[in-house]
Amino acid sequence: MSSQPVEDAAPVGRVQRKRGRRVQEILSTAAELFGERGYDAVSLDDVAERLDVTKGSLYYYFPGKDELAVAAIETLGADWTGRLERLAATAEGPPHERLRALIREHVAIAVGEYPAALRLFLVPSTWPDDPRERIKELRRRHDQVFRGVLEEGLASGEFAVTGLETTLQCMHAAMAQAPLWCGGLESDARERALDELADTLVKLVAAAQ
Amino acid sequence: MSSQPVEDAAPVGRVQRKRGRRVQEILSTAAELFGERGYDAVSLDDVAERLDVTKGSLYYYFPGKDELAVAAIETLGADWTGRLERLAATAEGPPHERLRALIREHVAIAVGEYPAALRLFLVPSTWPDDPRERIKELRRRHDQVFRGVLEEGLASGEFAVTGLETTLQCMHAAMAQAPLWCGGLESDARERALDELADTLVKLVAAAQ
DNA sequence: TACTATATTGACTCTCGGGTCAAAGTTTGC
DNA sequence: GCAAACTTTGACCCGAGAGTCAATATAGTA
Repeated sequence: MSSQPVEDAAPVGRVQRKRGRRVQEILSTAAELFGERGYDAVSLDDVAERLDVTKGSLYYYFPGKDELAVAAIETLGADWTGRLERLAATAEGPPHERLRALIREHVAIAVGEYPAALRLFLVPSTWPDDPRERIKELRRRHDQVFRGVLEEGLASGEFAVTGLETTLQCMHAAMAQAPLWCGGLESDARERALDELADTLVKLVAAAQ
Repeated sequence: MSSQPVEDAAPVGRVQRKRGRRVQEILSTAAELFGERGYDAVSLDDVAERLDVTKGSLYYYFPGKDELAVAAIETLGADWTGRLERLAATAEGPPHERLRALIREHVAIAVGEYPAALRLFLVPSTWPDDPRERIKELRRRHDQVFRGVLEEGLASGEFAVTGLETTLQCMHAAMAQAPLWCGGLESDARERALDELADTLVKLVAAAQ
C-alpha cells in the first residue's frame, strides 16, 4: 500500500537481503514447529533452540511471539496452498479424479508435515482482528483450490452438492483431523487409511445418478 | 446439564452424599467452562470464580487441574452421549432420517453448549496414558451411537460406505468443527446452516442407486 | 587496519497460573 | 453446648515463558 522512496524499494543492499534470508530461515523453522505442535505448545525458546540461537535474537527480527507466529503460519499456508495449486494446475482427468488427488495430497501433507495444523486455525477469539483476518485469508485462498475443482464438476454435472460452502467445510474438517486418527498408523496402513478417507470424501460431491 | 452422576457413590453417610453433590456441582460447572473454551484457556481461578469459591477449595476435592479436567470432560461426555442415546432409542423412521436427527442434535449441542469441544479431544500427547485412555473411551461410546444407526442402514441396504470407521471419523470431524464456522451466525441463518450440514453429511452414507 | 552497522547474547524483569497450607469458619453428632 | 470433623479461605511458593536491554561479538566498509 504505502510506497517507499525508490532507492529503498527496489534494489535493497546486500545487507538487507541477508536480513531477509535470515527472516525466512526463522519463519520456516517456526512454521515447522507450529505445524507440529500448535501455537501454545511452542515456546520462543523452542524456536530459538532449533535455530541454534537464543530467544533474544528472535526479538531482533519480530516484535513478539504473536507476530512471529502469524508470519510463520502465513509461510506454512503459502507453502501448503502453493503445492495444491500446482497440483490442481497440472493434474489431468475428470473432476472427481482431480478432486481425489487434491484431497490425497492435502492429507499427506497434513499427516506427514503439519500434524498440528488443525490447532493453528483454532485462533483464540481474544486475538486482535488484524491477525485473525490474515489467517482467515489463508484459509480462503486454500479453499479456493478445492472450490475451483468443485465448481468445474458442478458445471459439467459430474458433481452435485447440497451446498458448496458446507461441502467445503466438511471436507476441510475431515482432512484437518486426519492426523489425529491415522497419525499413529504404520506407513502402509496409513496409506490405505488415507486412500479410504479420500474415497469417502469424494462421496460428498457424488451426483445422484 | 441433564446428566446423572458419573461417580459410583458407594459410601452412604449423609456427609459423604453432600460431598458427592458438591463434586457434581464442581464438575458440571467445570464441564461448562472447558466445553466453552477448552482446557488451556480455562484456569482454576476461572472455575472457582464461577462457583463463587476460591481456588484452594477445588484442591479439597481434586488433586489437580488435570484430574478435575478429565472428570469434567467425562461428565460432559456422559451428558452429551446420553442425550444422543435417548434420541436414538426413541426416534422413529428409516435409518437416514434417524441418522439425520442424530447429526442435527449433535451439532445443536456442539454449537449451543460446547463450542470448544473440539479442543477437548486434542489432548496433549504429553499426558499420561490413563487419562488419555479415559477420554478415548468417551469417544468410543459416543461413536457407538452413530455406528449403531449406520450398521442398521448398511444391513438394510439403505446405506453404503467406503469404510465404516472412516465414515464415522469424517462425520465426527465435520460436526466438531461446526461451531467454528456457524458459531457467529444469526439464529435463523445458523439453523439453516446446520440443516444443510446434516443433509451434506448424510450423503456420506448414500447408497449408489 | 580501524571504524561503523548489524547481529547475538545472557542475565534480567514481570506476569500468569498451578499447587500448598496453616488458620479460620462451618457443620455434624453427641 | 461443645468437641470433632469437615470445608473454605487467602496468603504464599514456584516454575514457565514472554519480553527487555546493555554489553559484546561479528560482518561490512573505508
